[in-house]
Amino acid sequence: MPSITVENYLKRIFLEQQESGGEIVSMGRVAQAMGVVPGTATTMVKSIAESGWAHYEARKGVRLTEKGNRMALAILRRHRVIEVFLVKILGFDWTEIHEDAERLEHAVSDRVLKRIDDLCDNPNVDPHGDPIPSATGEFRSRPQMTLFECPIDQPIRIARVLKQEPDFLQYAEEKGLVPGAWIRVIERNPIADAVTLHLQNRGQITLGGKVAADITVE
Amino acid sequence: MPSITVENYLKRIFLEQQESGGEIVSMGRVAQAMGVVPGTATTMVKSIAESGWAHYEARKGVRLTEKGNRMALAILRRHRVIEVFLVKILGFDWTEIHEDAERLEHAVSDRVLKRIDDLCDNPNVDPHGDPIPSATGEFRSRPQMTLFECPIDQPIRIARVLKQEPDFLQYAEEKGLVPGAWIRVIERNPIADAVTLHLQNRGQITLGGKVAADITVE
DNA sequence: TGTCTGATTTTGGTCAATCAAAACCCCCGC
DNA sequence: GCGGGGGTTTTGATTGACCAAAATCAGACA
Repeated sequence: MPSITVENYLKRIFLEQQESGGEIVSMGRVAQAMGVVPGTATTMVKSIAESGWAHYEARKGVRLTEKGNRMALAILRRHRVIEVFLVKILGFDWTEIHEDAERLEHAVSDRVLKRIDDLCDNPNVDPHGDPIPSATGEFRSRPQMTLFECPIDQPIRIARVLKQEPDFLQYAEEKGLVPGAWIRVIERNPIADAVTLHLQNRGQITLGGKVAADITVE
Repeated sequence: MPSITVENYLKRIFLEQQESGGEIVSMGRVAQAMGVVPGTATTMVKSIAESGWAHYEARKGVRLTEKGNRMALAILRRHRVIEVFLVKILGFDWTEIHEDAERLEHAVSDRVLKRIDDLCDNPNVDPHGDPIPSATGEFRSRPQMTLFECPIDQPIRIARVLKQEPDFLQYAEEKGLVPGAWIRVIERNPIADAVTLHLQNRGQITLGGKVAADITVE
């Protein structure tokens, strides 16, 4: 029922909401996430609210309704199942699938998704390590920390790589910085805005704060 | 990069052109095929022509350019490869895949199509028996025969009705003897100058030679 | 408490795709 | 050769998605 554009707004708003622990999401943030000018975000969100997908509070922000949440989860599910399909069945590298999943998620019907899901053995995480909402809309996200918050000098496992830029993912892949990999944070230097970590038999690397904040571990 | 809408126009125009043996396609026909009002077809076709996909002659019709042809073939290829995928890999019935293919064809990138094509063993016909254009744009439209020359007792599809007499067309329409309809030739009797055919759940009829020679099938 | 600044909303405009209905043109039959 | 009629084009309007820039508001800070 929602247009492709609205689907993207719903997904984005949902993810931003998650990111900020359920807080109301500002228009600036929506605009940023959608890559549009703030005025556009305002008008779109207002119309989305009018269709019952979200609550909109002027000069505060937006928060999905129950209905909007369900819809967003369905879209997220499509996206992530497709990502698994692209990697597991079509043999793509997990670093290069985002774009395609982004387009396909708006074109697969429920029946097709069901078959693809079965074909992939009903996965519950995508190739980035992100959890896949169930068909009935359940969505558990285990407590995760960024590389900034996690304990130092302890073996921990990479849960998710939030960054989507292909060249960063490429780099991450090269370094073995992938979901599931075991690492150890050696040093964290807030002044230098740097986090140094040790990767299993791959030596160690130092990341800037911007990147470190986009990698979560569990 | 054509929009989804333009892609559909290109595909439709291409198919209509095929159907009528390369003739110029009237606006009425485009409108009909696209399910829009004639005025819409006119404006869209004009803009398509302006982008170099087609030649448009006012009050005559439209014909694809070389570039438009290539584009149309690429779209047709996507559509048909996806149809094979839906049947062969996902296990759908060939009668229920059109809708989904119609939506997916605008969302698969070249790289994804390539992998899907390989996964399906590079088919060259789709589940309806329609030929799939090659990746390089070659397209062997299936040879057409009259009802006099075609194989007997095999499902074949009506390609063109050459006869133009209104009362015959009326009759043909009534009987479901229209382009695209699936039939089976039951018997051919040269002495009696008659061809008997079976129409999908419309029973069977017998035509004289003069008429039979003016209907082509593939 | 008043002001300033940055985020947000409004306003006015564009582009793509569509429809309804009026205007138009061309060919066919008389 | 003239007039109709049917297909085609135009015109005017709408809807969705967007931008630029002006207007507005709210919270911070003095």
